[in-house]
Amino acid sequence: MEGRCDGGAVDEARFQAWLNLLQGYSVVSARIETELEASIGLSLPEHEVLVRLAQAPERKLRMFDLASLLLLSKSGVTRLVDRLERRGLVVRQMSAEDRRVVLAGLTDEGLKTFERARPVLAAAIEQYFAQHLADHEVSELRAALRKVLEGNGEWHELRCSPAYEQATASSPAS
Amino acid sequence: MEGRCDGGAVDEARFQAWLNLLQGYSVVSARIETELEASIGLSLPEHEVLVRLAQAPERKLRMFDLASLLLLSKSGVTRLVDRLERRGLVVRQMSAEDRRVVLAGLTDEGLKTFERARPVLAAAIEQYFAQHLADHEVSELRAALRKVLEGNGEWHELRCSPAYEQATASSPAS
DNA sequence: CAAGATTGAGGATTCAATCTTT
DNA sequence: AAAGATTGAATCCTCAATCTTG
Repeated sequence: MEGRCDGGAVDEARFQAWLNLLQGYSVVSARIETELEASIGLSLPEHEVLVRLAQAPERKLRMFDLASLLLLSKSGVTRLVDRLERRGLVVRQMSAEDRRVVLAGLTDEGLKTFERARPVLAAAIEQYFAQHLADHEVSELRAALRKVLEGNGEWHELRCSPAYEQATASSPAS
Repeated sequence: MEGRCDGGAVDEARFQAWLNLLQGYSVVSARIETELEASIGLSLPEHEVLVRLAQAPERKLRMFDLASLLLLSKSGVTRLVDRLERRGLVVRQMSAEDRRVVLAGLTDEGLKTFERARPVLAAAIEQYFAQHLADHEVSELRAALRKVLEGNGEWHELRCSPAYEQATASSPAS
């Protein structure tokens, strides 16, 4: 039991990295959420629903897919969408093909809120997170976290290319 | 309205890094917590209490300090310590000098549990986190997260050597 | 029966108010 | 009055059970 701290320098470094991940997430997410809540009235999970829906093919996703993207339980998503629907940011639609499926769709109001949140979030990310890092550090951090996610089978590509803005038709501009 | 996604490649990279931090934390902490819960019966916050107390000078900390270390509200710590005390892993002690203060101390049972948790946690960290990273990536990740924490004024050195037993204090309490 | 979604019960956390000590 | 800690009310999340559809 001697050498309580260096049972292995490598192990120790990894443990520290893990603790930093824990704390880094806690601190940054708390600050950013406070900003977002104050300015737009959205919690972080609520906002992420808007993000995911805004990026989805028809701005719609099945509850099930939303749950796996958000890493939330199915019932958690049910209630999260309940709240957003009550506020008019999201609508539920039954699927025509499979009537077990419920689709959550972004409303125009929801899209507007998402657009309004974007600069606020960008500023908060800059202030509490990115500002403290050089560009290469941002890249390294991102790459490392991506590897971890891939290794855990939880990497979901977040595409930006509007390759699927197909006939969505509503044309609210950005 | 074209180029919705690259309002700036740099901004986009930072947003992605932020999303990866969000997801990376969620995935890794969920897996690790499941392991720890199954093997030892401790949640992540419960475990962190034991870690912090084990590293503290006399294996004691004020509730207040525990709260800031854990980034938890004061009431959150009160209830967290309640649970641990009920299980015999922690004891509350009144401070002799300042009777407003309550100290949370690690019991022998708590120390034993902490020791039992250590290898389990190390294995889980390896499996769900460190295994997917090269040593240099671990270092980079850790350094970047540390910078972020420092930038937010939330960096707490996690020391292993009990080198700071200075007369903690009867400094003026205002 | 399996898959998708919802509901009810219980746990954990937070804010605001309260209590005690300085 | 201020600091440290606790309590009560409210919120959010999860697990297990349930309901509906394939």
